[in-house]
Amino acid sequence: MGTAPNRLFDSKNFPAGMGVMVVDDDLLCLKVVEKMLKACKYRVTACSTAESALAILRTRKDEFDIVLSDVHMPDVDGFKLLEIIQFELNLPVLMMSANSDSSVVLRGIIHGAVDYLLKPVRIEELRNIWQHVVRRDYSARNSGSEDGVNPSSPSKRLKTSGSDSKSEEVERAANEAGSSKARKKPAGKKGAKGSKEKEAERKGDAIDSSKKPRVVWSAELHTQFVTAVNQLGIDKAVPKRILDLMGIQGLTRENVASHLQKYRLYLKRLQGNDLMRNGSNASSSGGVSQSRAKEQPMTIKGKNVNPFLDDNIFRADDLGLPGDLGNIGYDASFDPSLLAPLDLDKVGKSDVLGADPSDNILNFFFQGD
DNA sequence: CGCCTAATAT
DNA sequence: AATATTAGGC
Repeated sequence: MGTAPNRLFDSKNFPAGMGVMVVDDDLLCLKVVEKMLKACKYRVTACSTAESALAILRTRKDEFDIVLSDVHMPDVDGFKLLEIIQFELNLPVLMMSANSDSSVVLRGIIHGAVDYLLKPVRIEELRNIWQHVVRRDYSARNSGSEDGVNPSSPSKRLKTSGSDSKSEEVERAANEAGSSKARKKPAGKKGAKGSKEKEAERKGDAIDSSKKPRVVWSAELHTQFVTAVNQLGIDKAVPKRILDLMGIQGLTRENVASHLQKYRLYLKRLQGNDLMRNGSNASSSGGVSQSRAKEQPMTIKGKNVNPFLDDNIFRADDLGLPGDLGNIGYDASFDPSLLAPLDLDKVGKSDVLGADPSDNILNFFFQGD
């Protein structure tokens, strides 16, 4: 913590000077993107291999705020790099690729990329990447834990119901007693007890009504969940192991199981969309039924669309992915205007702040319908 | 048993 | 709709 972990908000003209690492084995492409990024006033470091990028990042992590990486690269490819960065450094990673195969796009985002840009990347998209940094930093503050390097902070507590807390920090009655047994009526429930639970409630006083608060899967909690799942591999991800990896106190295996069930359902739904080409993740033979997938059109927020035609930018929330996997900037409670914008004379104000926040302000987790 | 998953309940 | 709880199956 000694070294300015978040130099982000110190800078008076923030987006300008933001540290960006670009990785692409295609030198031409690398150069082009680098130039565009510099035109956006970012502080850019370009690498042609994941290895070199990693070496630099590991050494000077504090100097970077975000990483842009191509997907297809020899040796260590973008996904691997993403994985390493995600677990080792805590930087947002944005993927780039000319491959519009949705399975690849989804894979990138599911694995934790904050966004996915299709090549050729346009400068308009790069002008907005700072939003990922802002959002991550902002939400990190609100949720306390984590200041970067330590992937395992012991101070994880389950925040149950009650507050979404924007900037609120009050509240928090002591919930959850250290050890609550008296629940669970599993085996041997033979004796038909009279069950006078109703009896106990009235004027007396707190009848120990342990209203176990429901777990609320905040974006942050969900992120930890996904991280754990990915770490284990989707095939080996089971409640117990996920729970262990998450290390959230108060969270139960049942909680995780429930969420996992929903998560799987959601993943299955995703696969129902575009052809699931790519043999990368052959589902295991063993466990879950792997029945067919219905052929349905790609649908975003209820409407059938072809995302490849509209715009070559993919947003996680447009794809109906879990919130924290990719909401772009524009947290309603955060006012970007507080930050000095780029050199607007050069880049154009509308491009910086006017990138229709309306369509990415939504925050949907598992959108069904 | 413990744990997993699908189904069902809240 | 999101979570919790139950019911069976290894």
